[in-house]
Amino acid sequence: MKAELATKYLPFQVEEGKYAKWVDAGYFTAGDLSKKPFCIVIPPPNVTGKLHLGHAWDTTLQDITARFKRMQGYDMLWLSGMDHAGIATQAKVEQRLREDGVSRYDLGREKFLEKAWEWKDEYAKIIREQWAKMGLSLDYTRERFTLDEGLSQAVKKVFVDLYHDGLIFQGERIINWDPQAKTALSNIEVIHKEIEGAFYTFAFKVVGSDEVLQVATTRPETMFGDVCVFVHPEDPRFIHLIGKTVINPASYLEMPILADEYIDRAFGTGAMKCTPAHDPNDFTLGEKHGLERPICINPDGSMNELAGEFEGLDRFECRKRLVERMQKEGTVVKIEKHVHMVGHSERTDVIVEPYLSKQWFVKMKPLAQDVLDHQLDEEKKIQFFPSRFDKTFTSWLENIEDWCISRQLWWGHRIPAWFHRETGEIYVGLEAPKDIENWHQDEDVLDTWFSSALWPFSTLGWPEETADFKRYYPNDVLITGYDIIFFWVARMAFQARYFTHDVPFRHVLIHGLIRDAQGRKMSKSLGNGVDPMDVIDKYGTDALRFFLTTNSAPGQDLRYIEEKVEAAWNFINKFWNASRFVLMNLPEDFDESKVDLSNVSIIDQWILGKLNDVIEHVSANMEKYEFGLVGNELTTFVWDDFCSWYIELSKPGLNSEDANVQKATVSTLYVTLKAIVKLLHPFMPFVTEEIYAQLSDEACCVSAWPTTFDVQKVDLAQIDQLISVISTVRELRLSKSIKYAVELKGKLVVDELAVEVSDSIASVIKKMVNLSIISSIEGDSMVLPVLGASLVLSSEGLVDKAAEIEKLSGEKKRLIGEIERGEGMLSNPNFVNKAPAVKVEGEKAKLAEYRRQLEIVEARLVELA
RNA sequence: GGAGGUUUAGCUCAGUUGGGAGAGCGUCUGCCUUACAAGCAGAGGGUCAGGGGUUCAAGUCCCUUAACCUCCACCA
Repeated sequence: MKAELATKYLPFQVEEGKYAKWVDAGYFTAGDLSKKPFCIVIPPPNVTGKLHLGHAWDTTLQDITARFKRMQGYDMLWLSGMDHAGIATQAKVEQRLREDGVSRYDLGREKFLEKAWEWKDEYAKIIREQWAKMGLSLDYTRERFTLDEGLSQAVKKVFVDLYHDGLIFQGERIINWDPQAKTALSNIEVIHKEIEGAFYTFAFKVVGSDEVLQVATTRPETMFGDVCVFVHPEDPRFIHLIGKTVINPASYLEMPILADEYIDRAFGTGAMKCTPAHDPNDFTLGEKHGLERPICINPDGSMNELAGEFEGLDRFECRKRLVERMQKEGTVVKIEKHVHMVGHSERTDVIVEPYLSKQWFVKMKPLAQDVLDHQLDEEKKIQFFPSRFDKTFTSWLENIEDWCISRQLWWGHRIPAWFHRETGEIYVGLEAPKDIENWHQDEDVLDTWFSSALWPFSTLGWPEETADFKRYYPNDVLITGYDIIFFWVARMAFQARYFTHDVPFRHVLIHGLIRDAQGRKMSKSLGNGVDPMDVIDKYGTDALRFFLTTNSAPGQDLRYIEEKVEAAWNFINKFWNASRFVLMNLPEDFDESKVDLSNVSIIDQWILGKLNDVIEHVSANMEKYEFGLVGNELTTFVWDDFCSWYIELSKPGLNSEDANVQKATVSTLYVTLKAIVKLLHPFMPFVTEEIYAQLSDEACCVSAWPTTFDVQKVDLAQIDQLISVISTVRELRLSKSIKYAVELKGKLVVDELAVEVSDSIASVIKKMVNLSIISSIEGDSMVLPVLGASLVLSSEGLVDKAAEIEKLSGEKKRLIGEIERGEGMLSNPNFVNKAPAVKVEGEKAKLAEYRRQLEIVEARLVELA
């Protein structure tokens, strides 16, 4: 059953063919009704391009959870899927068309959508290949796409219901307009960046007077849309001007001076121009005062006819030329540098124009409030890991504004609203009106996040009461980055509450952002992105996965540092070779049925006891998504306890002539390795599957998660002592003082051992430090303290007494320090009375041990003096 | 203007209910020991950002200061 393993861990060899086998065997297909369900839906990647390291991280965290739960015996559904990513994908498709010299308008809506679907198919294929490379245990039989038939039905139903419930409405408001994509955006699709602009102060001539009213603005081009100037009603500087008119120095139009308490007298000149169609505050003021709302900018960002001579110019070119003209005309008072926050489109990065436009909105307050109310229930609320993100989530919902959901795009869910050609009547419904020739459907599509918001339930068949929906909803955990808590998590929460009267998921595990080695965000413009596929080519999937998931704490950002991926490879190589050692020492026909732990030695019990602790800790930390802690514990256990100690300590047992001893040792090696393989499996599925094949006939990915072994709890003092002896000797061999004594004589006496030195331990010591234990030493000898005992060594041929004195003096100093510390604590009545008894007893025992060791050291120093 | 995060060894970061500071990489020393030289055995290296408080006991809890980072916010 055993095959020869290469002496080195070679990822490609190991990964080859495994994924297809898993998928073909149906291991990732959910539906075993005899088990308890556990469900994760993948945050659907955009079909805009390939997956990056951030995706690799995000999906590996999910895969770890999925594989862990599957091994725990759950009917694990990790649902796969992708997002049509409206504006982002449309931009990509348009760019590709542009390269061929075609615009979307040349093609027309239908043809364009064909191209977009082609694009989608192309990238979906790439994404699936990348998922396969990553080893993700996704259920492809249930894969969904946000624009597929079923999800489109769900989207329609949600829109129609919200409309009829008065929670979706059409309104004319100032929205964020992207002049490049020529579409409206929601508030959170606008990124505010600090820009060094200018604060222009202009002179507005007061009609019928010599007076001039100074008015400041950061956007002079909007003056063509000005309708008045506002001052504060009680501002003594301007009170006499209220009711008069001024000449707009841009348009030369006469406009009134009005008063409103909204005006901040201390800001700027105290007088504010009002452009209701191009500024949200001005819009509000305009509504209050019943003002006109002239629009002076075209949808593409150029100026319209209101700008007169500047018509057709880009808004910023107009700004420049207008100011130049006014400078000539002497109406510019001053231009100051001004650093302020300017909104940019998340997708196109162009400066967003606040723009008066008729759009569809979701009325957010009531929807958000329901989520907030529900979050007050500690039992039923959505639990965030780490919990601090709960605050991010709720504070956004508390300050929420209406959500602009219509987009002037083609790629997306078309809004199920029709307008009557003659009456203008609005019809909103799942189906088109019957007399369709009299109606035309709204041209716009919905914000891509509108469909994503339904993802946890729409993918399971909702609004139908499907078996999957009933079984797997709510989802158990959502795993995603903190950057989309607003975009996605919050919106899933309120749609789920409203339509399913439940939470969409019970837990949310939040991770951070991946950064480059310098801590910068990975971005296309910086060119510092790392392709996960390149990393896999170099180090293998398992190393990448282990690096990604064990090198940070939950919610923290992660720097990509190649050396750490290498370190992960090193660890896997170590594990690989430990496995080789075990496999090389297993009898030909050994399997689970031959395991016999009835005669285990104290050394075997020691590792099994440690393993039990590890199984307990790891299982508990996996439930808490503390994968970093799990990684640390497994690394230490595998590398230090298992490889460095147990494997070495097991060698005498393996070579023992006593068949029972040998069998116990082999059994211990087998069960320990098997447990390690399983514990590591969620992190490194490929290499563990490879090794597991040598240990068992079943597949590791569907094997049972390890439980603790029923081993006798023994006093492990002897092993601790053994480790202390070996460590002490190892250290001495390298020290100048007694190097010769040890190496030349090769003799060692251990006395005062708490437990009898067994033959096996004696042989271990012989093996590991090449020293024999004998009952006594003839000739000169020296004594050193070890844990709970003294180490007596031959000192014949000692070459450097001064060095030994120096060494022991250092030791003496350390021990005295420890004793003082212990005495200090134990003489403090507060400590003795208030600290737990276990703690106090522990301190007493340590103090006694230090005192004992100090005696030995002092005695030797006297001898040397 | 709000909110959150970070500050621990030369570098990158852990540190799960408060009970003697850890890992990886790097550095230094000695080893090709028959699982592994991408390894093994050792060593050195930190007043846990500063200050104050609670406690028998603080990297850990509270307050405060500083630096850096991120998110949110309509000041013309």
